[in-house]
Amino acid sequence: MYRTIQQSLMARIQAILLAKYDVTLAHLAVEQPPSIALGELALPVAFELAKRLRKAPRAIAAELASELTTVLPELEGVASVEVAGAGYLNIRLDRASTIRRIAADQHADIGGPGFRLVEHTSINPNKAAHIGHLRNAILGDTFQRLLRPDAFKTGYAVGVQNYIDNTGVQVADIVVGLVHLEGKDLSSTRELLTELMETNQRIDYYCWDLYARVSQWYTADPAQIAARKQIRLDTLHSLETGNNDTAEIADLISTAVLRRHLETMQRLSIEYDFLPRESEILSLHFWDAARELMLEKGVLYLETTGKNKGCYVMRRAGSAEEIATEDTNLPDEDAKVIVRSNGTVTYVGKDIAYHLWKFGLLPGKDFGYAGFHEYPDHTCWISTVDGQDPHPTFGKADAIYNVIDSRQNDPQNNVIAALRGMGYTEAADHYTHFSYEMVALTPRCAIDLGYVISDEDRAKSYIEVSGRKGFGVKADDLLDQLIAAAKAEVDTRHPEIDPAERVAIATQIAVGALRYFMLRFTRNTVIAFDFKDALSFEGETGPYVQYAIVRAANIFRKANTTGAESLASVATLDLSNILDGEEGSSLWETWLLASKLTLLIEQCIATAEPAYLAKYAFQLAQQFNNFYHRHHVLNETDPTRKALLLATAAVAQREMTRALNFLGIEAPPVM
RNA sequence: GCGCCCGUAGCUCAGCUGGAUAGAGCAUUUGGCUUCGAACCAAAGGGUCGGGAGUUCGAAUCUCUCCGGGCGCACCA
Repeated sequence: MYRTIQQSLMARIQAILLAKYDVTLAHLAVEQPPSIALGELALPVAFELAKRLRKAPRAIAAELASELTTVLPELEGVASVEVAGAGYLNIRLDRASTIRRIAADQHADIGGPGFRLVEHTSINPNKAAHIGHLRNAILGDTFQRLLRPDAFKTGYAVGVQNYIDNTGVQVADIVVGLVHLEGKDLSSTRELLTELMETNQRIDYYCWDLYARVSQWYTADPAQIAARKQIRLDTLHSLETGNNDTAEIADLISTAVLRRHLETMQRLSIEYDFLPRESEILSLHFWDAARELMLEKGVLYLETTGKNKGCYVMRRAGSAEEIATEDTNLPDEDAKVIVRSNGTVTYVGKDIAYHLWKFGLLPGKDFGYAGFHEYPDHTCWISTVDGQDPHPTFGKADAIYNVIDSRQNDPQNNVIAALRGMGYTEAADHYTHFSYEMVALTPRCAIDLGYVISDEDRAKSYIEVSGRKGFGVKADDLLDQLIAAAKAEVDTRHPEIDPAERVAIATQIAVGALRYFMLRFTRNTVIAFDFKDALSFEGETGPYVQYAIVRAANIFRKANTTGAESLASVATLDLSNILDGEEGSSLWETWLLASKLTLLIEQCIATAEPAYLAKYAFQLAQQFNNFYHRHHVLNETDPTRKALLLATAAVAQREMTRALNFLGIEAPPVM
């Protein structure tokens, strides 16, 4: 509702500016005054115009105020306009009528045409998911929730995919470990998998340790370094070629680990629509089509001299182009190698092919699709060579969001530059590298986990996690710890509840704490992970918001009503005078804040920053808790006041629940 | 050397495309449960927004520079 009023006001101001001063402002700033006593909206537009019109800000503001005042009846919800401070244009809303509109759940819609592809998680299927992967998946899943159609908004058509690098070096490393450290072959690998399953052990945990061991094994014996490096390369080559026992082992392991990843993520309500695998990008020869296209468009060329002689290279974005045009005889040494001199394609080359597919720009190429995993209300598909019909369409996206950590900035920019270079500016413009900083461990946390760390690391504020070293906190372990901590609280608070129900509640709280923790930091902040902060259920946390919702629910239960009923009663309530004064203002402030959800979601989408919504959910809960202490709803004797208090609790609860839902957090019935 | 990110209260972080007196949480101190549940609320202390210069009515926010820290810059993926 706040956004609706804001928009109609802005449109009106723009019209006045055009008619009266003949100016059009690209960005019209609107803010909220520092105190509700000054109004609900403030426009600093007079400052902006002061220089251009050679007039004092206050004089301009006064003119605008009188213009606006004459059209006041046409501005629904606006009560008055006045000049404040050095030249602010402050807007006061009609509290009663606005509250009625909010109670009736009038709000601006969000959405539009076009198919949007969100890629996230994309963990190498060779080890357990850790806290860094959690940040990725939670960011991606939350963003996807902000975009997709639901009961609150029209939304956008969205596909969620999780890219699986099942033929890369990391999987190859696990195969090397199985074959050369554990002496396994194809059939004993099968036996290992069934044995682990029968003894209820996690394959991804097994691989976590094996991956660390094999990484160390490569360089453990100086005399063997070259030989072992060769084993590694040969193994990788076998995976890429396919149709051999080595590749079969890799497929068994990577698929089993992938299934574990899906389980881990499902614990956090994270689901996928499609799992494109590198094996199909190779076997379906996506690169061949991309290569032809790139040569045709002139972004790929054969280098004939210099250090990259014999390679097919692509110019990087920026200065290299100008240098090259000045003296075409000199090789562009800064160019990115796409095809090696031995004829094999690099990672970036494959990625370009993959992204051409995402935008539907790869002629004659598509994956085969097969059902892989069933969620309660949809199927998750996986890429195959042949596939089955019918199947949904992925790819052909109008916009894509790649949730990939900031260390991949350069490769991501290479792909975007390739698209742009090929003339696909639409695609390049709608390619969002949803970049985020890593999750690291504080030295104290690392020590607590039993890792031996160097003096150098000990002095740092955080230490990067490393799968190669087996250094990190596994996602399932963290979640188990959170559930145990929440369970202990629920047990002492609600011994009367059925044990299974208590576990369910503890799980909701644990997921709330974890997802909120990963979302409360803005994307470009490195998270220095510490159990003390992550395991907290107090203060700026998910459970704080959940608790506020539970409190509101308790009020309705004891009042023998519901939130919906309380909100419906507002339509016939006499709200005159009751919203004035300090008491009324504080209630009004709760309504005003509760009316901003749409505005916040729009901001999150526009900036690809879910953290704003997390912050908002917390602020609303804070506002509600403050209200809860100031007003004892059930003891209120005046019926009109009581009805308004109930409705205020209801609107806060409705919007908190919605906000949490977008964050992927459920509200427990009790806690 | 080049590119990207960060530096705001003791600690962890917000501060949106420049706007009114720089805000939260944690920690510390104090007060509040015979009340709709205290996983809560209230109050207090705590800041030369890394340093400097510039742009202008106005800078934590934009520009430049310096200092400090992080991450990238392969014929690895």
